[in-house]
Amino acid sequence: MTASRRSPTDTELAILRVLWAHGPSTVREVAEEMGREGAYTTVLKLLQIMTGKGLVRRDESARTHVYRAARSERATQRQLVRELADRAFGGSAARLVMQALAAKKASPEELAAIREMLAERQGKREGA
Amino acid sequence: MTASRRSPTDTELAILRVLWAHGPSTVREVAEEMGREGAYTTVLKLLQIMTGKGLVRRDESARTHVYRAARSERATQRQLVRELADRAFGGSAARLVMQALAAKKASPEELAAIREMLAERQGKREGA
DNA sequence: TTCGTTTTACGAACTGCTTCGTAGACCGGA
DNA sequence: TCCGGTCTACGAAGCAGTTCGTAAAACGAA
Repeated sequence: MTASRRSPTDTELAILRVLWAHGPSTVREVAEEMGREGAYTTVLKLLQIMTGKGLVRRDESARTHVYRAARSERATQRQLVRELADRAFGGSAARLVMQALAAKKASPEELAAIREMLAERQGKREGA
Repeated sequence: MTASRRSPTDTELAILRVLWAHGPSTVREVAEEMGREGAYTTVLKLLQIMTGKGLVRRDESARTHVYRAARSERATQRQLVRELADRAFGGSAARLVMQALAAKKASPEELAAIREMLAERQGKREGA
């Protein structure tokens, strides 16, 4: 059982976003990227706790530690979606999808991409 | 500004689900439906706090108060989706949709419904 | 009226997350 | 060597959400 138990909090997600976008980073880099340079020790503490939770890993070989996200953005997003589906959509990702489509506008390109993916998915089922 | 600031928590959502499914309910009914009859005062307290937050409204005309959800399930779901899109998908509902489709299986009927909705949506844009 | 039951109200403890201040180790330059 | 700057570690406070115990009011039956 290496999987994380609970989804990352808001703040944790903000840190993970930096790590995903920038790759392995020091505390200072993360703090700067978040625009919270004044809260250096707060970011440090957060990263320490996240290390304990297994959300990030750290390289301690140098004096200044380097952190990286333990799980991919994809995997984390999937977990979050699944959790939301369970919490508020009776576990149905399809219903979540419909609300998502209703909630925000998507560009034609994005809609096309979704259609394509959908077609592929449905093709698999029907082809079997 | 009567709008709620922050999305409902896990527990609050569990209570709201009962209210959405059952319509206006007493504390006892909510507690029973949640299978937490032993935690009667906990549910009561929760409902009181949720009243203060504007998540539910209560009818105090009778001795036994009756609670109902202040916002529709739809509206709440939309808010949750939007929030998740902002927190973890760079505000893109489309990207969220793709992860949702990847995360859980949907029935052929559901997929068909999504395709239909999508076609309608795209048709509007292209038809203009 | 009296008593047991139901209900609301509320305070207090507990938990988890976040923030901050401080201490101690380490490094490099003067 | 000494000192300012940088870094990690950690404790403690603060806050929000949750749980529970207890008190007080209202009700209804005997």
